[in-house]
Amino acid sequence: MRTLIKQVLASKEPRDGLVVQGWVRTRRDAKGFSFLELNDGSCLANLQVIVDAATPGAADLPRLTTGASVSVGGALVPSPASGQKWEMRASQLELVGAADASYPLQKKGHSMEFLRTIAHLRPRSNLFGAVFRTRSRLAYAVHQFFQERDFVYVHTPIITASDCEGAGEMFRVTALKGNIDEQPQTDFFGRRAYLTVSGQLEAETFACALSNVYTFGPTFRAENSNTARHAAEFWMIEPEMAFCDLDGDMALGEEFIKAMARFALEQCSEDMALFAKFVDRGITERLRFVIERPFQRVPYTEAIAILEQCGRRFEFPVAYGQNLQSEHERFLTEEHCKSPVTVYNYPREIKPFYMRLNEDGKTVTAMDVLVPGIGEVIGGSQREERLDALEENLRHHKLDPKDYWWYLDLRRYGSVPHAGFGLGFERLLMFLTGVSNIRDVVPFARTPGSAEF
RNA sequence: UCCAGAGUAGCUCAAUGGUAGAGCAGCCGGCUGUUAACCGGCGGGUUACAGGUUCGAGCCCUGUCUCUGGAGCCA
Repeated sequence: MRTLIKQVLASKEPRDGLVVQGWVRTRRDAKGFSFLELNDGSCLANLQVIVDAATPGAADLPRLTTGASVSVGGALVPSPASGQKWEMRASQLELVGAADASYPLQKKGHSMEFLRTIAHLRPRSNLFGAVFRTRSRLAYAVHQFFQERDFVYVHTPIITASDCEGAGEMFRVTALKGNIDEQPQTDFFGRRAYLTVSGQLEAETFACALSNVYTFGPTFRAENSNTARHAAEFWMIEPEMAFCDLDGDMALGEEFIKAMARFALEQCSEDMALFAKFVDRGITERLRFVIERPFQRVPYTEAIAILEQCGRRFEFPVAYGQNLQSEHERFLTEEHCKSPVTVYNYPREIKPFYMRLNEDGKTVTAMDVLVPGIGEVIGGSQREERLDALEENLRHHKLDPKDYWWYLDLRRYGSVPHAGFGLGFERLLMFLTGVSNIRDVVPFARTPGSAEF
């Protein structure tokens, strides 16, 4: 019966009759015996295994090279040498699968770029093992956060006919051959269909029935974006709350990010220590700071004023009515506030149709949470719940209200103020781990021109 | 998609237009309760691809591809 190395290393006393199975990280030969560093991915640390030359199976030792898979039976004993608390004395050794000299992962450090080219093997490296264990734990934390607060998890559709306008280009889904635009009514769904760019519109319908809901699933954007923080396929978290205004929305976003930072530090400490050592030396202090301090809340108008008066010369000019450029966002969060910043109440012209118009008639209840190093990590708003205002907004954006009949129905029947946001899971992971390229927090990244694995 | 930079051994990188090198990894040997082990030796190249200039191109020019950084779009 196999025991995971994580459990073996957590042992309180010596144990016998253990079986561990994993991959050889390195082998060091001594006189009459060998040291094996064994890793099975259950934790960052390796298990040091002592294999005496007389151990059954020891004849295979020369083939137990870096990358080979093995099964080892033996006893857990205190290690006489410093460097590890426990080690295993093998009583039986079996080579399961050899790895010859062409195995590309070496004992020494590799560049992130090189590891990306071997995405099928990089989870066997310390860094990517840590990244993907952390990703798994945080996915759990996301559900825990919402479930504890009585949010209902909604599986919004991945294939959709509706365009959540403003969210970017969509991938077409079709069963047609040849010209797919000639007779879209003959297509599988009887209309044009796409991969979802957001579950928001559907989530709103469930919030207007179950009160507090969230989605957590894959999202697709066909934008030709070539940056370290964009992927064509990513996972998005979208809470939606009925009877909630923009203040409540901003409060939830802040609470959520703080909870995730706390979870990472407390529940992923071994892997986080690796990130702090090799990826981002300041990550621990940065997350502590985020947890302890309130986020700065700055209306868009005030943000413009800060940027205009800061004395900094920006490559792109600061002007009311324009979107904040990356350099502006970075200045606000990294230099002016030195903490996450929530910018809210944007001009209506630069935001999508579903955001609620403020009393001033010029701004909408949009909010973006900006974090140091990443930029925008949350984009949200209070939704327009007034039927006439929403219809006018649709026309304002040159959209046909008929295409949004079911969305408008929510405003016809028992309409309520409601609000929500979208949060990129990968960007959250980047923020929490310090990993600076989104391709390195996705198991198999999909980006323009790249879907090899 | 735009701007900038890069592409040389398995990996990380050197090399005034004049014989393509080092460290690490690998292999062989030695030593050792070792731990990014150590010491000695050996093999390893269509210099991303396609053209061009030149007596001669890794180096200069043109095009293509890929990667990196920045920008736009956004989460």
